[in-house]
Amino acid sequence: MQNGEPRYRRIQRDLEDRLSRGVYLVGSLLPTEADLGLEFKASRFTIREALRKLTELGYVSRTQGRGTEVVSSDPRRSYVQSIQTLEELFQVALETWFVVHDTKRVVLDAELAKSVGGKTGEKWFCITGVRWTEPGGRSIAMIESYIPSRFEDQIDKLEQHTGAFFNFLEKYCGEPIEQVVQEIRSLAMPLRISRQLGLRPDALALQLLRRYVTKDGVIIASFNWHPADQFVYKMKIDSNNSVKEN
Amino acid sequence: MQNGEPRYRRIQRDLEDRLSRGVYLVGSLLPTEADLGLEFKASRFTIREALRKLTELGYVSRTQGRGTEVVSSDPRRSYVQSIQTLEELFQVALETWFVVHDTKRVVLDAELAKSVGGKTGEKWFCITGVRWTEPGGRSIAMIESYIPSRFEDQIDKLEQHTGAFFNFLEKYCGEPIEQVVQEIRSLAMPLRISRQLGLRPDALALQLLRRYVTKDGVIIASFNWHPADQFVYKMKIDSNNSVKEN
DNA sequence: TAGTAATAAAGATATGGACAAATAATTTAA
DNA sequence: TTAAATTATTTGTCCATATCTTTATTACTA
Repeated sequence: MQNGEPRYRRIQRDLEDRLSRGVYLVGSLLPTEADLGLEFKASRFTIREALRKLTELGYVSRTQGRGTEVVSSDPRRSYVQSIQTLEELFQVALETWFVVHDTKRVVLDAELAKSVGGKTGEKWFCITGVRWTEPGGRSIAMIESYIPSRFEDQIDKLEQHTGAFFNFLEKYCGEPIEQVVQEIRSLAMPLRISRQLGLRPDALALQLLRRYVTKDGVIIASFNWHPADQFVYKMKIDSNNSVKEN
Repeated sequence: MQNGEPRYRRIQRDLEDRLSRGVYLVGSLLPTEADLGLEFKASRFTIREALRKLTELGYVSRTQGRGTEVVSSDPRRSYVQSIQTLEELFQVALETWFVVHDTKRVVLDAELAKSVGGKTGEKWFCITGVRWTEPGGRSIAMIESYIPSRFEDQIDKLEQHTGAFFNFLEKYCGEPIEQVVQEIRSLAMPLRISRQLGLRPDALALQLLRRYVTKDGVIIASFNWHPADQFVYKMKIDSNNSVKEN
């Protein structure tokens, strides 16, 4: 504090440096607060301030009783840096809007088939549009979504439809949202962002949140922000409607 | 901590309740940490935790030596909840993207003239498109922007142009950005969001950030997020390129 | 072997105190 | 009267310490 820079910030930047240099690898656990305190010769409180900042920035994820896990070595490239809890995750999903620009039939070529998880020659449906989240808007993307053609009749009605994407599914597909989403889920990523317009190459958008409810009240939410990084959450909802991660 | 709910969260919700009920009015200062500590019979640390959460949620803004100011009584309805500092403000502005959907000439009728600050019968130029901010994307809007027709030649080139809006101004208008923006500014809101598509009525988008530099290095930034709420910031930039509000 | 209970480890919450730094108000000096 | 210096207020940072809650592990039991 003598030179104007708080101690915790110095520690924070030291840790950021290590994270970007790969000293701490993604997926591994950081040293405990106590150990970091010994190393930096700072109190646990100060260490916590630094770790809190790293959490806010999206570098790490902290779990009581477990430790501090490295989530990203460069959170500025991640769209999910501010998504910390499942509540926020759902909030993002529920506030996702979709505006259709164009719809068309396509026959999958080899590359496309591989990309969307179908077979070459299959008839699919392609939706072009803009998707974003609001009011906390964390993501926007011009997207092409590919969907098996047997959904075409329903999805045709999506044209010019503005509103929550989930509401659409519930309204036009005529099935409980959970089942539809579950079925879509079994198709191995039928909705995939295959092209992005007007965004920088590193600006990967959020993918569809998929969720369903099992008999014992367990909700599984699958959430992608990059094809290589798929996260699956399990949780329960108790009587207070509060979510409990698992 | 006995019943599972931390003390600071209880205090946080108490304060949120007061804020939404109008006990603490927007613009006023909250009681000091010490006073709140006395009232809730909690340590300063606990109070600070509650206030920290309120800050994160966008209810209040804290300034060392001044106090805790009420920023919003319902930050969920605000687009600027996460914009706390001028650095963030500029960040938003500099990361604003604009995609043109259509351009056309218009002659102002009475209503439009009043809306954009021109005169009935004047020839203006209308741009329709999508504007958003990323990667921290806090806002998106389908907008109609009206600009005096003498800018038409330059703005014509904007069609299909994707990129930072400020970059466009600098690139195609052929004048230093500050002067252009200053001139535009003198036209009393030439760029105005007059229609929003696909957004809820309460989802007002960010307006253009306008700024210019005076001779003595003072930057003035004008920032709207609602026609009725215009905020003007004055600041200086010192040798360290750090911003100081005023 | 599988399930359960006890234990250890780690972060979460909380107290109380201290000093630093920034701001706002007051006083003093020109 | 104005400008500068001082003072009080308030938040920011930091420490040492303690208890609670969750998680992961180990030992125990059926």
